[in-house]
Amino acid sequence: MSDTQVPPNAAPVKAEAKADPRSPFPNPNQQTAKKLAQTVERATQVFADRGLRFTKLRQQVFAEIAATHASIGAYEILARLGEKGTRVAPISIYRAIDALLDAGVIHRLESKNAFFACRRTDHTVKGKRPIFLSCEKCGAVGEVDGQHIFDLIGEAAKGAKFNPRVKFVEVSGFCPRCATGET
Amino acid sequence: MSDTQVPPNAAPVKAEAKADPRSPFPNPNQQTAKKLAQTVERATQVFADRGLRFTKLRQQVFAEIAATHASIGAYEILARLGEKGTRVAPISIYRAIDALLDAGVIHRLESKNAFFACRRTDHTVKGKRPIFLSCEKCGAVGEVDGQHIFDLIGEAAKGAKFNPRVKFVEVSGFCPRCATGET
DNA sequence: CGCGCAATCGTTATATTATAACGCTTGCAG
DNA sequence: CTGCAAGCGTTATAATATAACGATTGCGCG
Repeated sequence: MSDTQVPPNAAPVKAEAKADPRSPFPNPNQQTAKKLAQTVERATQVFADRGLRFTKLRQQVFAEIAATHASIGAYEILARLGEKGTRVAPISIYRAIDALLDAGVIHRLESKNAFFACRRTDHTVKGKRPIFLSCEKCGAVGEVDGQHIFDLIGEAAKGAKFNPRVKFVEVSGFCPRCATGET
Repeated sequence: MSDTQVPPNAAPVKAEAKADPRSPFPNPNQQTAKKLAQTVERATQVFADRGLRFTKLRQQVFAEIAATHASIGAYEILARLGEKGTRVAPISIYRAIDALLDAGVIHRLESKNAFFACRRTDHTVKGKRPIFLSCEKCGAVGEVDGQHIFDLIGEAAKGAKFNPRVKFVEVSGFCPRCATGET
């Protein structure tokens, strides 16, 4: 599921395929090194700002998650770190993940039991989350603002006299680059 | 902190606690036998209407799920059936669950890896689902209509050029009977 | 009826995801 | 420089889910 197959540009490539930096679906195969460094840097800031410890293990785990736009499971992180010589137990991965989730620099995709790096700077507020769009073909996860939708969900819940605490909205489908699901 | 004190169950209860039949949160401890029979009957109809086979095992699994308003895990179903003398392998439970999900008579709660009986008659359409409200205290799951919310989610996705296929909306919090989270 | 096919289920084994328990190490506030 | 909480290692196990393959069963159709 990880070998993201970029279709040979058979069709004349339009603007949409040019990895609009504002799109929630940038090309996963572009300038990984530099952008990754930036992303790690931002995470470092978040930890610093909140007086949390961005330990070596947490950095390593975060780097693996942020290295792809796709969601990634805990045991895949474990395996990739292993290949690089960092052999740890599953529990250590999960502990790092918990810290990263608390810090808000990664999110959990409930429908896949997997994790992905948060690439936005706003909505890091706890209890409020953006909508997640997960591609069934390439695995990429994008985030779009869903504040008004979450508000409506809150109202719907209260209409049932339900007191909401945590809400999530996830959409599974096909990202722009994987088009309509045709292969 | 407000001490919104929930009276012990012996206290004189008001209208809200009287299990309004229209509420998505009926009292889980009421007239289980009769209502359960009705629910099973409705499931039987769904299977019949769709030309699917409501086998003995599927009936048993469905009955266990429908026996509570809370969500229930596959292995808990396994255990409860076991206590009643029906010893099967996990895979059999999962196969029955898959059939029940396909028929739309149960739903899967992604955030808990658990299942619950659908008690509504509308929204059984595939690809469209109601909003799930899951109580953190008693485990009860209620469903409320979310058609307009799902529509908005679809629009938000399309705004990101994302082609949605399946949408998940789940809310975790406290049901009316468990009030504000105070114990 | 009974043949044949597809669906269901049994059986065994294993994969995948996640946490418990306990003790050692380390960073750092005082 | 010491005491404590956070972090992490280690071992073990729990909880959730699926693969593979053969036996059985329901049932449409000749």
